[in-house]
Amino acid sequence: MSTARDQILDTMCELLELQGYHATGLNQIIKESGSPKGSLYYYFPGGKEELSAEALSRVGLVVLNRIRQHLNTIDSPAQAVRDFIVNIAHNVEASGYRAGGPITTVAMETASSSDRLRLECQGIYTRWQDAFAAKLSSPDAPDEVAHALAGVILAAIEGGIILCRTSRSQKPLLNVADAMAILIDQRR
Amino acid sequence: MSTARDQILDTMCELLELQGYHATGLNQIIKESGSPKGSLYYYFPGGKEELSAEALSRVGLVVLNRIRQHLNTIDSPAQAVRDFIVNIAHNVEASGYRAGGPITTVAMETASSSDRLRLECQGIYTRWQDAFAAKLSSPDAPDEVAHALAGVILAAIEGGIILCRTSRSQKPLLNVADAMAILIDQRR
DNA sequence: GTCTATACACTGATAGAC
DNA sequence: GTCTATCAGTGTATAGAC
Repeated sequence: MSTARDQILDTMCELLELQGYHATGLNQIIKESGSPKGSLYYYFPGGKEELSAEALSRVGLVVLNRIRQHLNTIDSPAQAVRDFIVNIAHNVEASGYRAGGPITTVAMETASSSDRLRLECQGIYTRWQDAFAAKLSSPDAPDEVAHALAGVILAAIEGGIILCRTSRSQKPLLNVADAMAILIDQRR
Repeated sequence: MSTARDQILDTMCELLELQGYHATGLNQIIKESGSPKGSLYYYFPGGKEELSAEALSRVGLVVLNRIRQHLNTIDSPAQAVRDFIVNIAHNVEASGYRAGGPITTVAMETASSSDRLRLECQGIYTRWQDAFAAKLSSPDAPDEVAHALAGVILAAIEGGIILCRTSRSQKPLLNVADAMAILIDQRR
């Protein structure tokens, strides 16, 4: 199994989260991954765009599993979501406010310049939203309400990450965590 | 007064919103603004970073005034915020989902690479948040609660813009609008 | 103040030896 | 499959004529 390919992908995932799409050069990728440029184009003939799409897909799945796993550890939907967001806040802080929101930057950068990457991000966001929605449906809250609420939670998290990284503080996400818990308990 | 300087700034504001920081080249700026490169470095000796900082500052003030103005036209805080967010959704749609969130992309791109631009974005976000908070304080809601809630609203808007542009739909922001109205009415 | 020409590093991408 | 050398183009920034 090609570990070279995996290393390139892992490096790309990291750099996209840290710097975004346009700030990440292929030379940096091959340097940090230790793989030569020849291998990069051997494994990803589509170049930077194809490599980015696969990297996004990979990190999207990792996060999806993290969401599902975390939400399953706590029974109460409100407390589960709250705890999950608090956890993100801690991770963002732990990275020195350099990481967090692995697809956020790329989503904005490519929303109107690359349909391939935009659709990749859209698919990931949809799956994340569905994962939240699954935790929020109940006899009192029909699927449509749960899905809409899940979208609001996702938006607040993404925006909260932006504010945390910009202000170098956990507060925005912590406030989001509390607010979302309130919102979940009010749903019907 | 120098309209050349203004044209460069206006063009930069637009391009930063559409494409972000790293995707916007100085050559494109001078081409679209009609000003030569000599003028650019005459007015902005600090180069791209200084030009971007001033552009962000300008667009930040424009939006700040828009927030204040809009919130003043409706008495009920919940309805005012709701209406404001619905308005953003319409504007994002009207741009073909190419614009919206004039500092969002740059904030993420430069959060860990340029302290100058990061601090510029931080200041803008703080002022926007304060503007929302001013509308939300009341005898029942102390300033601290209002300020925290304003931060959540700001985060949900920023994230909602990302989801709208990525999915090419107004729905995420419309759901955010409804949710924020509920949240405001529940505050204490 | 305005503009052109250009310096020099770096970009994504390719060719071809091994 | 792996690697190097290199392409053509673009990036930011500067020098200097006018």
